[in-house]
Amino acid sequence: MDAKPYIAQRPKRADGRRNYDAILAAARKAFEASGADASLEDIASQAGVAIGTLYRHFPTRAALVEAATRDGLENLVAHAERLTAGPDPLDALTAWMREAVVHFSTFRGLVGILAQSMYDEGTPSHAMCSAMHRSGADLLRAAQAAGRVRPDLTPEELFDLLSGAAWVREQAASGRDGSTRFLQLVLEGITTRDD
Amino acid sequence: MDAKPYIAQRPKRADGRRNYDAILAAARKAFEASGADASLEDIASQAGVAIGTLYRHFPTRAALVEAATRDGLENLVAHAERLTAGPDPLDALTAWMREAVVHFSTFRGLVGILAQSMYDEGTPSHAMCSAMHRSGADLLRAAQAAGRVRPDLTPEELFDLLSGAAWVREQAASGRDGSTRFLQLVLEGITTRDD
DNA sequence: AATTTAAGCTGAGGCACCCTCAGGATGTCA
DNA sequence: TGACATCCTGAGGGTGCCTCAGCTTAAATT
Repeated sequence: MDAKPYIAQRPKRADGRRNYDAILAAARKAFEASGADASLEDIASQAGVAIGTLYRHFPTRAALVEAATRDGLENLVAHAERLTAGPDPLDALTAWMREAVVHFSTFRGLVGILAQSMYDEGTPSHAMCSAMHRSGADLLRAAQAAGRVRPDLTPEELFDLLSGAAWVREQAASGRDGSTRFLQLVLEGITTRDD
Repeated sequence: MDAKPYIAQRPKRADGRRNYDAILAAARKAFEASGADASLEDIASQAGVAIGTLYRHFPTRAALVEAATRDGLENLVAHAERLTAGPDPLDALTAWMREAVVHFSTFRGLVGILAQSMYDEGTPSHAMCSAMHRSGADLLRAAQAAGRVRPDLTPEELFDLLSGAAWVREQAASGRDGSTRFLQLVLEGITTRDD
């Protein structure tokens, strides 16, 4: 019923903290290299730790992904707050979206996890996703209030567009990166037509 | 060097054909239910066949996916040709895109495979993807020639938008389907602004 | 410093899936 | 009715997931 998501926390004992950090570092490297489905046993051995230790700190793959991406996404939310203060709401929105796409495609498979977490509470990343949702919605509302973005666009739709762009970027990992242009097309598509 | 993609073909002996068909039917069902990463051993046993037999007919998962989706995509290409003859090139393009999104998201994981195959020869689905690329490019060119779609849009970009929409649809499998609206936004975004 | 104890660590082991291949079965053609 | 090419089988080795019983150790207590 309550389906509490497991959020990994830095353990109390010194050796525990050491291992926690080592695992996280190894995981970031492995995810970057092999995507979100990198071998957990590889990550453990890369961190110089037995597999059981990894599972002690991060009982599920999702928990590990969440921990590995938390910082980046926190920054994204923080940056949104800074942008809100800026002069041009459309510039703020587009800048934030560009940045979001980059973060969403940090490694292969991440967008899918985030998209899943967005509307599924009981997922480790849900909290962070909700925060991003709020940030994006605020920026969107501001741009709409300024009459710069079509008023019928909902935050959910904005995130679909964002995720789509991130997914395209993720696919194109090797070679051609269509995501910049993708986002440009989308942005030009949703801005109001008074140019 | 030549990296010939393996395209499964219906075998000569009667028992071979029987099994080939049974496997294909089981695969379609399994992919629909569990996505492109459904268990091949399950598919084999569902088809009443040993695992080695499955591998005989479809040496890789990609080959099986290709065979399982060939018909649908062939229809898509055929439909494009019929649409080309129609009166309104923009209607033709949008109708085709809508249909394409549906086919691309027949089951979870397919868009990714197709997006990969699009520019990677030596993949079983590459041939079919190229055919679709041509179809889409033709429809796009026609709509652009009629001045209905922004002239700087390339076929590659069109497919990125298409794939993005299909991916969103695939994600939303359970519950909310954002892809219709996604495609609408994209389409309104790329049409020329004379309304 | 010795004791206690809770936090942490280990890695074997069961399970699922992947893919191969040697040996056996059988459809087909003459 | 051979004879042969095609086809089928399923055990087996490899990888990865995840658990858990037993051991180790940091740190709090006396």
